[in-house]
Amino acid sequence: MARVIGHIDVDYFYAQVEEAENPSIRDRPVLVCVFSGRTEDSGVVSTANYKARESGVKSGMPIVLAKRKVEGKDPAIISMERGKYEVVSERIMQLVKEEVDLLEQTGIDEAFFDITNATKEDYTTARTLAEGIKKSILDNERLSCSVGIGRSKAVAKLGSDLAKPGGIMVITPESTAEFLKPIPVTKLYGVGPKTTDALVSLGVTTIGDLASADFFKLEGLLGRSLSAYLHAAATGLDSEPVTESQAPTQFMKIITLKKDTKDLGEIQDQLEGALTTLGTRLKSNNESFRTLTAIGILTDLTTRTKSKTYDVPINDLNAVRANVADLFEELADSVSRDFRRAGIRVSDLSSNKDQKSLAEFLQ
DNA sequence: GTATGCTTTCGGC
DNA sequence: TTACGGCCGAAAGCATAC
Repeated sequence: MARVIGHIDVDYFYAQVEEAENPSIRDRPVLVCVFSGRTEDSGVVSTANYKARESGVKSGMPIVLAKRKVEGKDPAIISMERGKYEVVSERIMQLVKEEVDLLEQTGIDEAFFDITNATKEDYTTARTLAEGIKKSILDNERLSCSVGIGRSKAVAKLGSDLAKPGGIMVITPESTAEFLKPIPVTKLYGVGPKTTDALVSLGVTTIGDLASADFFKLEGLLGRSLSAYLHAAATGLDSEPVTESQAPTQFMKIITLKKDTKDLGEIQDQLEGALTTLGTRLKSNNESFRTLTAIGILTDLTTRTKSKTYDVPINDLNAVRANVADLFEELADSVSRDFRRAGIRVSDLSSNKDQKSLAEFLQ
């Protein structure tokens, strides 16, 4: 059965939430920043509104540099409060959920949705529905967003991207091939740098090229499953279903160290809080992990990791403290530079529900 | 040979 | 002239299993 799929993305999310909360800053450059605490202005810009972007401010830019870009332009420099945006996000997702058959949240400010039944596969109805969702979010939260509608996830996502900011792009099945044709393959979900290189070696740079590429050459270079997916995506026929939002698959906590160091005792000390935060989060979510990772960001800002996977899920982070120390030791031994930041990740998460504790098991 | 699992790195926001 | 977070899932490389 043909499906109708949408993708929604809130415009410059964190900065827009700040604008909605304090409309008087709307006409000024707004910079939502993560201050690392190491020096007065060390840290980066997380999100900037369009007014700030016009001056050259970009996500991930050092705060000191961004401030220079908006000097004399009366900028609003705001410290990021993730919890606040999460609350707004939850309310938005709830609003969207009411209008669609199925919602799959893929980030704090974006989601896929299936509206096959809600629209009876009619794309005019789909546009009206998208307008309704946008209006609901605007009326309830004073936030604008962009929506793409198409026959597959890949098409819907490309649509919302091109609709930014604040637009709706409806790509009907009939217009899909024409829509996809000029878009660079790198924009396709599932195409990273290596895959791009491989495709370029076949003379494939646009999705149109991909759709008409020699399938056997594609398969020889990329393997069966990836080439099959890519070919389907390029013709707008990929059939990745929208699925109910899943629980996160990993938790991590990264901190900036007070100063660059390779001293293991120093790093462990400063990571105490991160360990506690992660342990608490695991407990309150009633989850266990199988993989533990030590993360180091070096002075040159490259990231290095060491990880360990257990045979059985672990629910108590404290129980593997010694392993955390071991992983950091391995990590430190494998690099020559100091660490600037350090973190811990737990992944391969599973719910403790329906799982017996060891004590119960032995009874 | 292809699928699967684990480890590490990358990229987007 | 330099400057520089935190978090997530995806991608990619490799080893082993089938």
